[in-house]
Amino acid sequence: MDVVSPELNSLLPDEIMDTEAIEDIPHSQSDGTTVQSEPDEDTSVPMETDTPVASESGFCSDATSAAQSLITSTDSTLSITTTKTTDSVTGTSITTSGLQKLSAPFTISAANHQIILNKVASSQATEAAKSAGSPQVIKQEGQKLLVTAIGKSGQPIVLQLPHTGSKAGVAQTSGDTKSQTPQFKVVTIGGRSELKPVVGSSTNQVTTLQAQQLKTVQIAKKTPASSAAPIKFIITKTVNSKGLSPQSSVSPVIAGRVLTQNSPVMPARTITLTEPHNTSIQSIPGKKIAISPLKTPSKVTVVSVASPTPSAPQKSVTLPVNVALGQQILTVQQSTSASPVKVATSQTTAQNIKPVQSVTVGGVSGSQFKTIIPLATQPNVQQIQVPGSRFHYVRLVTATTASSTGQPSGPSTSSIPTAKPMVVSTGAVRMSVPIVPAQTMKQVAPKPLTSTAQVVTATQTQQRLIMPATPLPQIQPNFTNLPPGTVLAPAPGAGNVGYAVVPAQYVTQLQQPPFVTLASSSGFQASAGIQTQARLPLNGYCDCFANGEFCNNCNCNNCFNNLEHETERLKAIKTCLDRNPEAFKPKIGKGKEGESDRRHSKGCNCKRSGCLKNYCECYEAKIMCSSICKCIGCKNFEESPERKTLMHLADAAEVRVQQQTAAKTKLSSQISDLLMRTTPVISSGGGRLPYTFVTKEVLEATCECLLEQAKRAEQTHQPQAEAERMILEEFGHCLMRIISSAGKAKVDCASINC
DNA sequence: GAGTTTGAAACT
DNA sequence: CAGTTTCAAACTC
Repeated sequence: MDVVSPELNSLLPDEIMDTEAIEDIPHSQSDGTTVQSEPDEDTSVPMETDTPVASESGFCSDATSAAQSLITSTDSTLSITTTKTTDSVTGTSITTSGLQKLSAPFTISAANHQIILNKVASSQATEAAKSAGSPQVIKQEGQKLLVTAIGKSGQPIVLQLPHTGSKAGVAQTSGDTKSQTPQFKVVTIGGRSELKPVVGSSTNQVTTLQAQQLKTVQIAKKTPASSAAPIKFIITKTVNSKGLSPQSSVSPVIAGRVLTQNSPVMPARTITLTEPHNTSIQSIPGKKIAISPLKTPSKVTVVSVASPTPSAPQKSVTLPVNVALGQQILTVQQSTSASPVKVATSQTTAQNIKPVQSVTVGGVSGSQFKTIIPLATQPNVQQIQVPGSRFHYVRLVTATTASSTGQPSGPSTSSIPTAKPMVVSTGAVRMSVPIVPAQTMKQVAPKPLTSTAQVVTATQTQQRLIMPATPLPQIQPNFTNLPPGTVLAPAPGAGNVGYAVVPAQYVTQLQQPPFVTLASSSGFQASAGIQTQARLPLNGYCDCFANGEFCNNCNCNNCFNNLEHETERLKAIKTCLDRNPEAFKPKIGKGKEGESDRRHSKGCNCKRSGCLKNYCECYEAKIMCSSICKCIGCKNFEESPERKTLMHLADAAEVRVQQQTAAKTKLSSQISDLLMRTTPVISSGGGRLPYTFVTKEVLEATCECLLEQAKRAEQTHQPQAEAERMILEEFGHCLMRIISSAGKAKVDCASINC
């Protein structure tokens, strides 16, 4: 069975912005429940990367709603440890972030394509969230969320879920949506076009998923069929592991749904697979399960499976979940529903409390997709970096209430003491801010901060400015010492304030107001008062905007493409993406699969230029027109003589320019060298005088002196020889004066005046 | 630098 | 989907 795609990451950089459809996973379900696919009608929301979360009983049933769809879990206990693995081949660092002890519910905003791993402590807040759009309130109990990254091409991703240990005597049916059964939620982020959960036996055989207590949420990017390599997400579960447990008995009952969406910016698809009937299988302590790399036979991954908790033989069973990212294995220990689930790789077993989780997807160049989810107690900030996209986001999430259920943050968790409480609107406050070009974000790693701030540091050198996530004009803490890329989480109980550090390129726009008020959810809704987008200079005509950048030092008039009008800007972006989901994607991308050459994503439509002028986007990009171009009279093809001639001329011109540049450089170098060699060696003992001392004034003065001497000789009727002698003598005097002046480091014409 | 040409994007 | 409009960059003089 082809369960692993060798290409995993090739499609990520340019396309990770999209959270597109995942394949519907055919599951044979005993209860007859078929996997449902949500209509692909969700409104695309710009600059957002969803992190969908499924629940056992809820999912985005109203995926068509353009409004906010909030999925709120009130009882879920989530804990995923940030893990980081490194691809041994490419060195790509893939960080699998986890959710840390999320005693808090989480909220998914379908409209803004944000997952708010946040606390919604009160039902009112939930209701408020519901009222905000088309919410989904999910009661989750004992739910486990696994956020994993699909970031490496050619590497299989295997989630191996052993049987969960259910409570003795607890019979669960497929319709029991409030099952206490622990469940896995697998959140994948990446351009997976396929998701194939399979059930793996203890003998490492991978079979079709029959019955799992598994929930899979995948933020998959539906890549163009032409270029998207099939990526298969494999979720395996050890079933009927005779060697592990004689009690293995599988009750393949799956009650699940698959929420699919194809829009790049749609809310995430949710695959919910529940297994009401749980077996009491436990893993043998220390048992190692080898996960076949399948298509990567050279890679053999052995996963250490955690042993069940001895103290909880039945009700608290430690269940291993092994996630293999190629050679990377993510081992997940699942406890009972009442216990937090901690997901950790074998490499990072003691990172169960991280102030910030990081989800890294992609990794072609090691600097691709990173999502920072600070979740220690108040997961208010998500930093997302989208590979290939020029957008990177710091997602500022404000909890509706300061939940008392929040666990104390980890040792590395800190807050901003100066963050004052602020007026918090009902519902989550979200904000996405492009923070850094994709090329500059190299790595995101949790980093302790010496100050009071919780920090996620991206290895950036750009200057940044901190912005409050919510209107907070009165707060101006001193963040000058914060490192770049800092994301500050609000202090528990100190108000719902999140801070994001933005790159220097946006700082200039913030200099007028030190802190820019970022729209809250309510404010964002209210900001819809912008009548028409046409009134805004935020349109496709502006290259800055089209490039996903703020305007800076351009000639815009009445420009709204700045942080001061972030709300309008976001709305404009949303409008553009609604109109064209590809609006902010690079026009020049890879060609079809197998084609190495670049090509225009849409093709040009030139009519008069013959595609041989810079009017043509293909020609401008120095690529030839392709079959998708709709140009008329195209001459921008391989054998075109006009093109060859033009290229020849262009090359010749370029050569000339290079030659001229080289000549100028050489001349400049020579002049500089000459100046260096003629640098005066001024010393009391003499030395070579610089000719620079013989200025024009000096020469003129000297000449005047000589002429004056000549006049004297003439007036006194001196013989010519005597006249010459007098002149030479005067010249000698002049030279002496020049030398004297040079010795004093003075160039004073007056000193040699006669 | 002003005016013209051009084609992409928006708009209808 | 096609035609029109708007716009800014490219180009020409």
